[in-house]
Amino acid sequence: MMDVNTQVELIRRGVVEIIHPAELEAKLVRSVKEGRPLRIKAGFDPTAPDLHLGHTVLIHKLKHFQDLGHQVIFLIGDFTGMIGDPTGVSETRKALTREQVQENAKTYQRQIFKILDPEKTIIEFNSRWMGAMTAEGLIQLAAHYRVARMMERDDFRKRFEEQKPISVHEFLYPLVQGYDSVALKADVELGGTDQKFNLLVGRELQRDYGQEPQVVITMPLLEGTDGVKKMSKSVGNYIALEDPPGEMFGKLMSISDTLMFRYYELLTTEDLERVKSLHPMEAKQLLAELIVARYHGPDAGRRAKEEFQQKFQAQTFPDQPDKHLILTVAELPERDPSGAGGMKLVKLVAATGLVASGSEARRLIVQGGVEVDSVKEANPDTVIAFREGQQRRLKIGKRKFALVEVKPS
RNA sequence: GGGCAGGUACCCAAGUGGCCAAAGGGGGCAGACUGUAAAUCUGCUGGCUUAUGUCUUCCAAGGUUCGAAUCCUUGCCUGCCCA
Repeated sequence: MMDVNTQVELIRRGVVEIIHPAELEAKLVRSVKEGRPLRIKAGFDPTAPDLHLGHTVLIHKLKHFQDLGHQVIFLIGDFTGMIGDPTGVSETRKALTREQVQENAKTYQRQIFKILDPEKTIIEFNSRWMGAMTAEGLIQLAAHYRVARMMERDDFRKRFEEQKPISVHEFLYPLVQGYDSVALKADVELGGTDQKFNLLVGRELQRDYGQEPQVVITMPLLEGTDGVKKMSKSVGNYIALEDPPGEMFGKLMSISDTLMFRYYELLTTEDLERVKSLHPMEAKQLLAELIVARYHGPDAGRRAKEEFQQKFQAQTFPDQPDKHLILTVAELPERDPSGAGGMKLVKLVAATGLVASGSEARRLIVQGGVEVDSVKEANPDTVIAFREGQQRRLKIGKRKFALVEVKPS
């Protein structure tokens, strides 16, 4: 095990706050002396079935601890998931069913091992102890905390002042999360800055239950693709680890330049000065390739980049259209005496299923968002003619491509 | 248990008998501009055989009316105050 100073240096990288640094050092010193790894806990709510880049900020920090020889505990809050974390939300989250939570938890395990070493990671579920807790136990737990302290939290207070509902069970969330630290005898708990309150409850509960309080380490929250709100599944501004390579690449390319540097800072080990000296577009492509490569492999990274350049920069039709529509001659409503057939453009666009409705297809066309074989066509009622076996290429909106082919009946 | 205020499209929010498929903002989509971006400007943003046509929408179910998001009844949900 490395000496304490080296460990502290790695642990500090990128963190927002350590409560308290002196306690962390004391724990590390003891750990080295006794040859006993620290127990590092980070909890995840299985509300979102897939992890996104925002989660990886935390997971990478776990990885640091793992590399330093400490015991990493990846806690899946399957029980708390049924409550729904009230943190930062302006309204009550809907609780998940036991089945949904189990399902989501499974996909977590697959994804974290793209970063963490499966051999050295303990996966826990807090239903293991919370499921067994009696009503009496829960009431005892609840007795450890005061309502006034709960109301100190901004999100609760705001909702209270704005006359929005707060359900009693939402008060239980921080208590249960804190109790997890007691059950796991955690030495350190990691979380986003938004989790600070919950993490601190853990310290207080541990003290109440006669344990040494955990050290709390908060990590920055990664902004989502909109560049403003934190990345989250429910807001829809996320990039999931299991997004297909092309989609992942595309999402990364559409972030703002400012956000790009933020992502470099928190998600890569690249030298920031060097990145800033690059042309922003190249820097962004490099970032996108790096990240796709990490979760899908180097080949996928390269291919995603090539595909992207082909599709958007060279403006050529991609090898893999989003939709390959095959029609038969009989399906073409407009007939031609010569045997060829055709279909109104609106109908054709709607038939690809790449737009929500016929009206939407019409709107897109009128607004000039549709090209047929690279020619803009703004009249929705234009009949697109087909001969047997002919293929035509549709560009629908900015980034959807469909290949339409007509086969003999 | 009682009193009061609310529940409108993806979100916030206006509308209190016909001119309402429903103002405004956000978000989203498209066009221009670009670096495929961001910012900015413009347009669009319920469905359908695209018709100045029609169908389904304003918590739910009933009712009043020629006509209801708007009025009445009941129910469900939320907040506040009192007990």
